[in-house]
Amino acid sequence: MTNEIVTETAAEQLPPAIFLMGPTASGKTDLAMALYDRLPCEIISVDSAMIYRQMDIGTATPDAEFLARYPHRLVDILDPAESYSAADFRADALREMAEISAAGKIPLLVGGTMLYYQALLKGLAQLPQADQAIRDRLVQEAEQHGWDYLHQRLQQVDPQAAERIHPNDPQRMQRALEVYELTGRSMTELWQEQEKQKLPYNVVQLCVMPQERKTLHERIEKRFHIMLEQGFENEVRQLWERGDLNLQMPSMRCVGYRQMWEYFDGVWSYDEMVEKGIIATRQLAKRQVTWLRSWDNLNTFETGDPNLIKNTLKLLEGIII
RNA sequence: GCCCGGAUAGCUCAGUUGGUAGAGCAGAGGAUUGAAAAUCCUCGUGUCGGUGGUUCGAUUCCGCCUCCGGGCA
Repeated sequence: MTNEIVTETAAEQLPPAIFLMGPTASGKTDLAMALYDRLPCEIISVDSAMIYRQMDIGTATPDAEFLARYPHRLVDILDPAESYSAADFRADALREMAEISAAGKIPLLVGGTMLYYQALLKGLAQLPQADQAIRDRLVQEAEQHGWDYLHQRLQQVDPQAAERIHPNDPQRMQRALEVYELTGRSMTELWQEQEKQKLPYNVVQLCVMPQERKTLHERIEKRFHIMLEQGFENEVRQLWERGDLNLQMPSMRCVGYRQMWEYFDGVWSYDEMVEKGIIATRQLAKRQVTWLRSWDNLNTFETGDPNLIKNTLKLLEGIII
């Protein structure tokens, strides 16, 4: 109760943290480097694809030499057969942030996975972990009776979720039903019990992106071709040849990997794969921009602005340095 | 040179037994609570290649022209 009243003075005592967001190919890494060189900070990656090992070229994970100079936490921490979640990220990131702060440095979070930032800033409800067996069974049921049938069941156990979740959205339907099966309570009910989990940091949120969508599109296309030149095809081929990975896994659904995989499967010609890969990246960027447009407390800078570093530092000086 | 197909949304194409047209993809906007680089929702007017003719009316039928395929010489 008293916490509410002293929030503003408390903010001054909270340790600083920097979030650096932006759509894919907007130049986040360049700015992160510049900040790392000039501030006592440590980098934490906020990226649902860079967490995977052996997925470096296609995820634009910086190379070993670069990472040695600019260490990134939460990069290359999982095998592509494994899966991760926003809740995992929240726990991992909070742990890393605490460690960095304890060492007297500033956590610098860099990446484009907006749900992860949201999980950090707003917290998550007390929900059960994913249960693959239940998910598999739900998919089976859907194959037998159709997703409409499952949507009707959701209507019964959690009418509000059924209202919110479109019958064509199998992923969310699956999750809502899974939560109910595991807890006997509706997701909506569990959400309502969610306590405010304020992030104990004085956060400055930065965003880099171009005003013009066209600029982003050009950068994306160019970067995809560079990835191909760097051996992206071979990187995916090695994963494809492992034999234990498939397109149902979150890792192999990543932009570019999915299309390359389908090319190996004979779904696309090489040229089609290139086109589809670029398109998928553009669509990803668009969804990221949608998040960012309605994001609160964002300090947005233009991609490629020659004064980007200067202006960013100036802003940070006023707030946390 | 001749014959046969095509020419319709940014792309691939459907369609109109003559009353000015609609799918997929792309693109745009939005949602987003343990898969999020995921998953999903909404949004379709374009000289129907050009030009003449027939017709109350032509994108549709007919002639000619242009371009692109394929075939025959």
